[in-house]
Amino acid sequence: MTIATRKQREKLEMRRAILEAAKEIFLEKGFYSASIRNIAEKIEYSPGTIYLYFKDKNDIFHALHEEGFTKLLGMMQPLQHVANPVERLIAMGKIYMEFAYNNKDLYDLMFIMEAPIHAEIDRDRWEMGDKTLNYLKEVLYDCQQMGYFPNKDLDYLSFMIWSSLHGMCALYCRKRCHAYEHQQEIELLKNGMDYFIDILLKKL
Amino acid sequence: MTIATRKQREKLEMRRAILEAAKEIFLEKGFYSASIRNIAEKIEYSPGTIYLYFKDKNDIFHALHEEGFTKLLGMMQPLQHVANPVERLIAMGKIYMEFAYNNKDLYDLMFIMEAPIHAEIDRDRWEMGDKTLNYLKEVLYDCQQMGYFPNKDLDYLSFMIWSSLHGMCALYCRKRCHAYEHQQEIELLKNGMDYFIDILLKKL
DNA sequence: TGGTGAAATGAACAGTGTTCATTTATTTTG
DNA sequence: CAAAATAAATGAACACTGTTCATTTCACCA
Repeated sequence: MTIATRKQREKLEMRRAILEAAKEIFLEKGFYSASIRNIAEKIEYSPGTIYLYFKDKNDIFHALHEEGFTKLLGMMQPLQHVANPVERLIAMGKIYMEFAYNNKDLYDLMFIMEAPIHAEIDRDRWEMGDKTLNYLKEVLYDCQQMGYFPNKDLDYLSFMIWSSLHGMCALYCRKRCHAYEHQQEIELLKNGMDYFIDILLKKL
Repeated sequence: MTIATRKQREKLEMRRAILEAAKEIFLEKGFYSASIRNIAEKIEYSPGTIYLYFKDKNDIFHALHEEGFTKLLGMMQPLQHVANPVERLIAMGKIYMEFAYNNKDLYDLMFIMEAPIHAEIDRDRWEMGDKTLNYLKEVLYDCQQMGYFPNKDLDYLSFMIWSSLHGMCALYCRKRCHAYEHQQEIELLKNGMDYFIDILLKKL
């Protein structure tokens, strides 16, 4: 084991440590309220050090963004064993919402936070997002082979379906469910989901 | 015209001036990047002055929040002349989306921005939001009288419908439509909407 | 005109992201 | 092993943030 490889490993470990600390603090205080100094303090290094491993605050954000997609994709792995495409679609939706509910802030970071999606620059980084979206489109394609969603364009259809789930998750994440004073958030999500599946699968 | 009334009027004018300046700056730089000093500079007063008219930055946010709802409700006024509840529902959805598309940042402020919805404290302020939501529920109730959406709870149903529209608008506002590289945003919104209406109104 | 109360000020406080000259630690070389 | 070279970490400094408050300014009334 050469010195170079150890150094390389240590550099990666440091990156990891920063990311772990950043995740905790982002998810605790939100992107804007979390400070580099907070993160530095958590890993017991000086603020300047962080800039040796990340270009800036947004760069840390992006790294976590990608981690989120990896996690979501991971949760969707078991779907490949669901033979029926319609069942697969429903299961996919439930996993998506479950992910949002259990990883509120990670979801926020991935799909809501304004921070830094500088369109052109980041196009290459969107691999994971693309993968997820393509997976949805594939499932929908399979559904169409079974007679569901006839004559629907896959782009528009997937957008509409994704949006509907996202809408519920986003209203939840950003506390707009409080508009329903007497309903519990989780019940809104559960039943909203069921209602949506309901109308989506009504055959002509 | 007494002095007291003039003073009162001037106080209101000042409030207005701050709100106008704040709106421009919020919508230009976003809530977090806009600074009190920016706003103060725009109206040519010192930063401290603003705190004589608003409790804090969030308080300004809230005032604008309410303005947004007033505007949206205003746009929905013509709906009362649409007799058929289903048509009214569809028209309502289109107005909602149009509002989001043409007032992106105001929409963002009303439905997405994290800023400061401190549940308990603001419950009284949600009048406008409540009004809008209740209007949706009323329309849905009328639809049910015509046989649509049988056996559906109005809370869950309205949440699901609102979410679906909001999802599209939110993905648009926060630039997640870029995931569809080859589709124009407006086409995604238009067709996403049409598809949703389509599945929503399929009769059993 | 002088006094009073309201309005506006701007310095001060504790925080922010980021940079960079300096210091410290480690590795390589002589 | 000591010295030179390289790499890593530091923390002070800069220009900014929201917010407070003692001080000043000023329009009003007696």
